[in-house]
Amino acid sequence: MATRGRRKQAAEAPADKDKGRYHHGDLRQALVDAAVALIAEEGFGALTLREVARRAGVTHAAPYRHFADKEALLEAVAHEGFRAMAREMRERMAPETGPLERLYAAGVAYVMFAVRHPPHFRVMFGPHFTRPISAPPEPEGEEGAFSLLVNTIKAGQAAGLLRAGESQPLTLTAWSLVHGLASLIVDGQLGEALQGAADAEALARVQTRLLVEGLKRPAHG
Amino acid sequence: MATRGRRKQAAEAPADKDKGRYHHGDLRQALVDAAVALIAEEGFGALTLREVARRAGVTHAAPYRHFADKEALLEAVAHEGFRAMAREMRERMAPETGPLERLYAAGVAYVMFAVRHPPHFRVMFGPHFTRPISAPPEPEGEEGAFSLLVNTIKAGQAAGLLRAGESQPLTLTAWSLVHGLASLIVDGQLGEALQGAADAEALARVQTRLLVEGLKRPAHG
DNA sequence: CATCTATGTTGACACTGACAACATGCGATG
DNA sequence: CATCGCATGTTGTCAGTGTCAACATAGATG
Repeated sequence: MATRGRRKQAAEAPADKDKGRYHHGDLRQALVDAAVALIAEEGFGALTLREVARRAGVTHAAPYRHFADKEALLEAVAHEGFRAMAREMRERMAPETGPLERLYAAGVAYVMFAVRHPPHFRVMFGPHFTRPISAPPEPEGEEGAFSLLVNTIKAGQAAGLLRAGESQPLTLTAWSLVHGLASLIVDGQLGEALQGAADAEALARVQTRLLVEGLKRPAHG
Repeated sequence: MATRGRRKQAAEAPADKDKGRYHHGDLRQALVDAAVALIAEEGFGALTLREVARRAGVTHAAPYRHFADKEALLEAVAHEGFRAMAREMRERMAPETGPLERLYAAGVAYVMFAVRHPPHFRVMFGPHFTRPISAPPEPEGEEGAFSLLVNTIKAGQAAGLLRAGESQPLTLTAWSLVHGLASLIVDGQLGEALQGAADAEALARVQTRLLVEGLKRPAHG
């Protein structure tokens, strides 16, 4: 048989991070990346621990040194997704100052994250976990996605720009709207014509604007 | 070992339907029911063709006489779900006459279907299909869920009750809102405290009412 | 009654998740 | 620098799964 040449995976960044880099370079991250790529290319049905290991260039049992089981690997993918989504939301919101503009930016960012990272989004919110997923390890000082949304809406209410009262119903409305839109796009329910990120962003902008309008404090006649 | 008594499945309705009822009673439907029950009890990870066959009281290869593969069985579950969801929406909308009331009823029905039939909802919209899912076979004269929503919104616009203009954006807003809320509830993102159908219905009513308010035609000064 | 075909069974194969036992090399300790 | 321990990766194995082919049987059809 073909003597499968095991590539040394000579990563250029040896002392870049202080995480584990024993034999492989950083097998743990390599496995996460391989899983994401595999889902993107072949779908969830093709997500196999053994194929993930193959893509990372290790044998079929190596992943068990980094993840207790298949679900733990998916949990790592979800954590990566939650961190990345929060980061993209912060980046889109940063240039904006007004609460309404920040809310708008957050909504568009939520949808666009799902559009650009369907595997992450599906793992984060899909039916793939039997045990409840643990909270993602947030680096200190970095705000999570949900927290960003809640605080922005509260700021909008405090500034008298959004409907007064409990913030929870407004938060849920906003979350439901963007989450529903993202889900429908990612799961292909909106027709195959809509595949480009450009179309998706246009939809996200229209819908998020409608949302912000709807949550605005009604002007006094 | 135990001589597994194969129950005759003496169904009381022999000539009720003209579908297949050869050796078993109606193995095809029995398999669909078993799959739904299995997902509800053990989750998607436990959904196994062989376990489904076991629950139906047949051997492991029997399902292949009715479904080409595992995905075809899931497709049957999805079809059943789409038909049931449309039926429940029609039933909740039937007593209402005004377009706004009908829209409100449709939204609540959508969310409550998901809450009451999580396995169906997840199969319908989850990432479980590699090939595009075929349209469910609607009995003639029965309107599908999406069609119900579109027509109700158009009626509201025609009556001057909803914002004028293209109906598509409004439709997408409504669909996204209820779909997002349903997904968040079903996937347990709203906390474990929210499990009862009563809590879910309260949420669905509040959010759907907010939606209808937001889609209303703004009153002139 | 004879036969045909849809339905269900038996047996097999490649593949998977998971574990145990073993091998290896990095990095600390002397 | 030499040694050693432990984290990391490998080999081998097992039960369980999806799928197919060959076979068996029962209801309908003539």
